[in-house]
Amino acid sequence: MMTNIQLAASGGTVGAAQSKCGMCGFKNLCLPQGLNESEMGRLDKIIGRRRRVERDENLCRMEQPFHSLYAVRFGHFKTSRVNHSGQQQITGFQMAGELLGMDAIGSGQHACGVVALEDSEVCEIPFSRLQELFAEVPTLLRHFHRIMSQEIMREQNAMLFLGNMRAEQRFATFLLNLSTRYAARGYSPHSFQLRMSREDIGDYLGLTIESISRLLSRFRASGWIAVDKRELTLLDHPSLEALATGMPAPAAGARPAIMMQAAMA
Amino acid sequence: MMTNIQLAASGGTVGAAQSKCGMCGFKNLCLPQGLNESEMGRLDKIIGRRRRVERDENLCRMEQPFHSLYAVRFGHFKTSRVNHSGQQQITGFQMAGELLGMDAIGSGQHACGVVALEDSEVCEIPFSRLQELFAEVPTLLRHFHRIMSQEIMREQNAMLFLGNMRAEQRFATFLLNLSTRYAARGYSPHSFQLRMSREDIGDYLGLTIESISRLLSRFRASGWIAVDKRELTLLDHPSLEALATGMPAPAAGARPAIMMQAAMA
DNA sequence: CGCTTACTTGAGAGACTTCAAGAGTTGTGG
DNA sequence: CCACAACTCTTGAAGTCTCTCAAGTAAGCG
Repeated sequence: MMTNIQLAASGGTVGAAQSKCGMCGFKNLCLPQGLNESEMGRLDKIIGRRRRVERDENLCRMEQPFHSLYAVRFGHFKTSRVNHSGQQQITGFQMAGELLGMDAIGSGQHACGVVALEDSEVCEIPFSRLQELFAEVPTLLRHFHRIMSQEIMREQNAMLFLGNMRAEQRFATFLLNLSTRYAARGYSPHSFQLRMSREDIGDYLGLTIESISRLLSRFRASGWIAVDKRELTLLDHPSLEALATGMPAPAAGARPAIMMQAAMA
Repeated sequence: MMTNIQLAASGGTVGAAQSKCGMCGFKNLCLPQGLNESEMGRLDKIIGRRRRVERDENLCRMEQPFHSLYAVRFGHFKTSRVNHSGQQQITGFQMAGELLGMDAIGSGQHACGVVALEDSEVCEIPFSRLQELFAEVPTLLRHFHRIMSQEIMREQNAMLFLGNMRAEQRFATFLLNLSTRYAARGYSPHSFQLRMSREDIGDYLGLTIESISRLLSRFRASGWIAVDKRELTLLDHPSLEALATGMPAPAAGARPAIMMQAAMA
């Protein structure tokens, strides 16, 4: 099996050059999307450092002052908020190429805590320097607005399933979303590892750990998935999509929920 | 009772000048926040027109191409998304000074439909011209980023109550949020009109219309609120806050949920 | 090997929904 | 200006989904 570090290097050579945007396998999913060579070079200059984050380590905590955005280089993260009663709501799971910390721009302090789900690495992007660069590289600014807007859509999609989907529908949507995102990164859309615990999934989908466990069992019993610990295989994509879209039967001709999955992140 | 038009003019004189940002009573809640006279003048120039939207009229529909953001001048709006099964999720209620359409920047088409809850007016802000202005007015750009970030926080707060609050808690949070926002606009935080139907509230909070109706009855029976049709009075702020924060008793010393209300929008 | 952590499964309870009926309000046309 | 229709809201009763509580299994780690 490939290690995380190998995954991060996919498409690029190993070495010092690897830490440049132009050499990164995920540049087309990330901030430098659409930039030319020279613009990418300027972006490289402001990226402070590649920072390692160990499994279960906090990249940042709620209410910490905001200085930088972070782009995931490899590994996985969860972002979560805790309310007054101590209940945790996970606001998302982030993987390579995705941007962290945009919730903090408005208030100057992080609204979410960010924790690594496995040994991971991020690119630290000092926001003040990024702002300076916006003035010089309009392409970058426009793409940044797209990313922030997509983040809004992503959260709205979460509202959609939290607000009016049943447990099965939420869970199917979640699995298909992961599948879509792995596909976009060149990995198998049918077989992947769940990097988060059952509890994390529950805290994301507004369900309990027991419900998640039962859903996994039921989906497996129905032949839709195979599960071995955190190793997951989607065996019946069409049925899962029918479930996610709220169609009663997994019949042929069911419209796939592309848009939702793409933006749910 | 004041009409909407009178409300919109609050703090300004009536006439042609009224349609300028500098004359608008909500400039400090809206896009021009923090701009000086001359910068505000440049913003004025790009604002296409003040557009009237009648009650129940669509300001824009889902999947329509995106050209402009809209700032609410007066009145109220709801934004909603409909999923494949035809269920509606209301993603928010907007009032004077709030910005609409940021979800559409990423994809170039509106992810939400926007409907006026009463006769209202918006300022249309062509996004391409706004982008041009960003290059000339850095203050505007920085504030725009703050607004988008706050929108992300707002949606995350919605995730928070949809994901792990009980019906009473959600509803109390909702009422306090309205209260806070009216207060910020100079209106009474204790007494206001619900501009949306019970069904709309339900579609926002992930509950049914019957549940909302029962909640209103129960809150009234508990002496926390008074309701007459859509006219609402908050009689016991501390108890509502205790409920919203998840405290068991409405005892003294309960920490108010300021941050949540402020950003929930 | 024993401890801790992560997960699974069952049974009962509770919260909210669904279904149903009725009351109140608003709007419209004669 | 009234009568009727349409819509919104309220309330009750039954049902269902998910949670809570509880126990047990499996895996990881010292």
